[in-house]
Amino acid sequence: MSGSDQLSAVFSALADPTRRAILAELADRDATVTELTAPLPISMPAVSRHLKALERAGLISRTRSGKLRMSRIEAAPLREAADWIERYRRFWDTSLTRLDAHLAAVQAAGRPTDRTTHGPAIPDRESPTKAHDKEN
Amino acid sequence: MSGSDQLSAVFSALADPTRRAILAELADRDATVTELTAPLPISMPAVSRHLKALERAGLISRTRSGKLRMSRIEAAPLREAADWIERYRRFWDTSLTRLDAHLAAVQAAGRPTDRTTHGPAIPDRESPTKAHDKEN
DNA sequence: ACTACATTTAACGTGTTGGTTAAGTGATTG
DNA sequence: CAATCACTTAACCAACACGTTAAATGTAGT
Repeated sequence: MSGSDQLSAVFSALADPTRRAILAELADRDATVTELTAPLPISMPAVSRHLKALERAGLISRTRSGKLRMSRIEAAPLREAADWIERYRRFWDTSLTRLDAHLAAVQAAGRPTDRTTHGPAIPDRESPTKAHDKEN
Repeated sequence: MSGSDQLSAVFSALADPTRRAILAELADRDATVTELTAPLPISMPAVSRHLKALERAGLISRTRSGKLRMSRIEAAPLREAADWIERYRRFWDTSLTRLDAHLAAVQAAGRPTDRTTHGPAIPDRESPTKAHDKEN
């Protein structure tokens, strides 16, 4: 999971097809570890650790009811991930406002070596310097 | 990058803060490897390999002009990632249509052991069995 | 208390990731 | 054509991801 921040954890969680399958399952209904394991080609300990990764990313919550452990999908981090990607919408969405298209054109035309002539960037720059710090 | 499919490659690429920083940079303007390396706390070979990962995910394209190599952001895979996440919008967006809200409620209420009573799920299930196959 | 069930933790192997420095490649410049 | 510039590739390393099986944990039932 190279990055340790929230967004990195979320994208990292979504990067695994097994975890996406688990999320798809949980989109239908809450489920136990055993139920989630059934359709998958891997062992229960493996599923258990995928759930741990999803939980670490905040994508699921879990409650113990008796000897069962229910997993439930959680919304917030998905929205953050969607919001992040959304900032790049202008790169694929052809139905842009005229202003947005103009801004995109201006930004693309800027001289590479002179940043001062640019307006504020739309996607916020992250600080990888800090993001790379270990915080486990 | 545990998964080898397109979506896994994209999410995996987005999971690294350095790569997200690079994409943010390229959202402003196309740039050379040297330009991209400048603000980052890592060596140029490291950046070069991040670019390779981004290229593998289809998130950037690269052209050689003279001895310079320009990287350009590419839209398509970002849309696919956005589309995938979008299927879960009902979990965070409170401004749903009444029908969508009803469907969500019905799905959440379904008995865990009896799938046949459920309507079609909104998020498509992926096949992790196949997705885990190596195809390099 | 003993047994069974659901799940996690431990121990282990293997492949991948992300960084480094040093060497290689290819285009431009003197 | 030699030097320089802009990169990439190679070799290496430490950390982590993802799978396994076996053992430990915790709850429920008899």
